[in-house]
Amino acid sequence: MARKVKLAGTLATPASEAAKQLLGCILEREIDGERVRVKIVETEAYDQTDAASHSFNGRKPRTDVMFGPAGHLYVYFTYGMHYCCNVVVGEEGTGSAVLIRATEPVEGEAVLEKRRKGRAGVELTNGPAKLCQALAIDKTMNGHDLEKAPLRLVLVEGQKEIITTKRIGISKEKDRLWRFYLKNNTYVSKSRN
DNA sequence: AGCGGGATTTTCT
DNA sequence: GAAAATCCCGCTT
Repeated sequence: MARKVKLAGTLATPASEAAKQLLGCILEREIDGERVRVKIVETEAYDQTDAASHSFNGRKPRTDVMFGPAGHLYVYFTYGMHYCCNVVVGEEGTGSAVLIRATEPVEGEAVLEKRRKGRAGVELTNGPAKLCQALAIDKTMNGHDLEKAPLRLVLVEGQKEIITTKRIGISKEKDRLWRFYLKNNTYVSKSRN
């Protein structure tokens, strides 16, 4: 069951550990007065030692949030049209974050369908840019403290079967087994391994 | 079912 | 100037 825990302390672990912790956790979002909740089912880890990570080249304006305290949101814009969101993890100053790649709707599915016009079911949130569109996350949310409305992260503890694979869509550090997802969950973005 | 291209901004070389 | 932590559509097997 969900328990209230301090995010910053609990998530101050290496990115690959935090990425596994975040599976099964809940994101609570308020959109136009409606409450939406989704469960995190797929994540990827990134840190400063990793050439595929935005933080690899050091603390810059874009990556500043990644070097801040754990439990905040790092949002980046990519491919000229998409946003993706990460949970900042690790000790402050380490440039670590966990990319949220897929979620499963738990409450407020109608709101997600409206924002993902023309889509339903699995297609609502089974990809990093899709779930940002569905949950109305854009650059104005960059740096947001996930302890606070309108977007909270609720940590959930419990047993879960985790599959570990290579990350998706990167060209450097391809062999790191830093992608994690919940076994048999249909909301996981299929793609490659 | 699978491949290929377009959209279009930020960052790095 | 090119590539990028992506998605969607259209065309070909």
